[in-house]
Amino acid sequence: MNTKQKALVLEVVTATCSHMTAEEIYIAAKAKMPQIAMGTVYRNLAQLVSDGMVRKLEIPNAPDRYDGCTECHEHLYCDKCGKVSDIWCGDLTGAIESATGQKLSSYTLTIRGLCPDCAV
Amino acid sequence: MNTKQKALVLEVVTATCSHMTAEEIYIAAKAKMPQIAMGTVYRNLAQLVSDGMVRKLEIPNAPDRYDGCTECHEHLYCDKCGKVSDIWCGDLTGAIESATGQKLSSYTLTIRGLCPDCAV
DNA sequence: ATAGGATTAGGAATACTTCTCAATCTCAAT
DNA sequence: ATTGAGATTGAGAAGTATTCCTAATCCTAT
Repeated sequence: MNTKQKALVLEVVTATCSHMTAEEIYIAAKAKMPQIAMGTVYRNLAQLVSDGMVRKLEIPNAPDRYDGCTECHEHLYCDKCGKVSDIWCGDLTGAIESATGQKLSSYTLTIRGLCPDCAV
Repeated sequence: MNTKQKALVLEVVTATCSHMTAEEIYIAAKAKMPQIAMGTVYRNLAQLVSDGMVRKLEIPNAPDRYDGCTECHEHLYCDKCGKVSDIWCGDLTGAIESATGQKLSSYTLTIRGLCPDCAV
C-alpha cells in the first residue's frame, strides 16, 4: 500500500459490504482526512481496481459503484427500488464458455429482478 | 412509427449489423436529413429502446452503442482490438436462474476475450 | 539533510448525454 | 381548407461523472 490516501480509500470501500459511489467514498474519506481530493479518490480507486482489490460496477445512467468484496459473486439490480445486491454463486466461466462456445478472459453478469426486500 | 426522424434513426440502426454509437448514427442520419439534431437522435434512440426495437449496449469508458438486432444474443468485447462482436446462443434465463437461485426479469451478459479476428 | 521521483490537492477540462423551449409539424374535428 | 391541441423538432445550453493538469508536497534512499 503506497500512500495514506490509497490505504484510506481501500479502508472505506471494504469497511462495509455496500456498493459505494465514488462520491460516497470521497465523503467518507474526507471525514477522516479532510483535505483529500476527489481526483485522488478516483485515481486510487482505479489503481485498486487494476490491483484486483476492488471491483468496479458500471451502472446504467448512474455513477459507477465500487465493491470491496472481490470474492466471486454477481450483482442484482432491483427493478423496484434500484438497489444493488449481491448474488452468491460459483464461478460461471465454464458454464458460459460452453453455452456460448466462446473462450473468455472474464465476464460480467448483470441481473435485473426483485431484490429480497422487494420480493414480498 | 410516429415521425420521419424516428423512422430514419431506426433505418440507420438496422441497416447494418454493426453496433453504432449515437454519434455514428447521427452522422449517417444527417447524410439523409441534414437538419436532424443530435438531441433528436438520442431521444428517438431512447424511444426505440423502450419500444424494444433497438438494444442499447453500455460500454465501459466509451459511448453507448445501439444494436438494431433484437434477437437474443450476447456481446463479446475483444481484449485486443476493442471491437464488440455478437455471440449467438440461446436464452440463458433458465440457466442463470438455476445457477444463481434468483428469479430474474432480464439479464445482461458481457464477455471479454478474443474476438474471431484476433484469436489467430 | 537532500535530491529525485512519485503522489497529492485543487480546480479546470472533457466527453457523453439530457434538458429547455420556441418553432414546427400532425391530424382530427370543423 | 382551416383550426387548434398536442406532440415533436432543432439548436444550443446545461448537467454529470470522470479524467486531466500542474505546482506543491511527501517519501525514500543516499
